Amino acid sequence: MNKESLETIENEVSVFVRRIVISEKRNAKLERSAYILLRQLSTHGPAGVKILADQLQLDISTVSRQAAALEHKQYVDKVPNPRDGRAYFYRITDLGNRELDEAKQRRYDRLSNLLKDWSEEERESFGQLLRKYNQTVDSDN
Amino acid sequence: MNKESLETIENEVSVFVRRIVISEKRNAKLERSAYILLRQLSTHGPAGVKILADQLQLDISTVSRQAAALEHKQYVDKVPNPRDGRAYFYRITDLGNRELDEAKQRRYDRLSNLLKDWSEEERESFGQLLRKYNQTVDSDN
DNA sequence: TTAAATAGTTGTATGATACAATTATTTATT
DNA sequence: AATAAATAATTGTATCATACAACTATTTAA
Repeated sequence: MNKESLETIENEVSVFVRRIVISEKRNAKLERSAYILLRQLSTHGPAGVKILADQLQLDISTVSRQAAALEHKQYVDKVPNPRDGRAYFYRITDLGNRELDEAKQRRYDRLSNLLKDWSEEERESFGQLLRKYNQTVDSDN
Repeated sequence: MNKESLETIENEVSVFVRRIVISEKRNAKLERSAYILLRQLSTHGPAGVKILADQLQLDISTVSRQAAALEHKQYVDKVPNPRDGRAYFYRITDLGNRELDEAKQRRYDRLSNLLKDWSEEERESFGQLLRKYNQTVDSDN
């Protein structure tokens, strides 16, 4: 295995992560964590904190707080699970969906502007490799 | 521009970042921030917090604390700048270099294991695209 | 029917970061 | 030369994202 590729990945990843984290903090109308949680609820439907924590690979206490914050902003409803008195479903609201769509759009616009001089192949390839990396990590657990 | 690529990048980046941050926290003998700062001192030579903050694109207060933490662990020396009584140089120590090398090795090993089933082209391409992304962000500022 | 397991919340802690205020020193202006 | 302005660094305070541990309420298993 060529060590140079690994070194490049390793070196660039740390910079990459920091840049993303910082740039997202600036944009932050909807924080990264809220965005990801909303997206999860939007694409996979209502769920309780246990399920969400599993899906997002976070601690349930973390998700509990994030969900409470979304509820406070009225981006989600917290509905009791009729079949389990301990449990709830968090369900994205219309307002939440609108905010999510807008956040998505802002993100796409920014990315689209940033990567405007890349070739179509590069953009395509970058997306695929990020996806592949994430899948590799997941299957590694 | 193909919107699908952008969507993929956008969706995968947030997961990617979170995975990295979490996995680095687990490994953490040397935290990510400390690692990056040490690496900077190692590759670009001694510098004060102002310079480091510029290079790393962080607030000087952030770097000041990180540098103080490294000094406390004796991974760096803090030497007064002879030409400016306000300023200091942080200089990596032998111990710091050893720790950095070990941390690097651990990271390469982990990455090497994780990406063992990728093709050489994929690894190469992933590193190049991450680098290109970082450069694109930098030149965008 | 009691014991064990589970869903969720809340208290506490840590790491990474920024902004604002402060200190000490240097550079520029009068 | 004396004073004002700029600068390097530190420290106080705050926020966000996260985890672990303790706890409550409820459900499931023995």
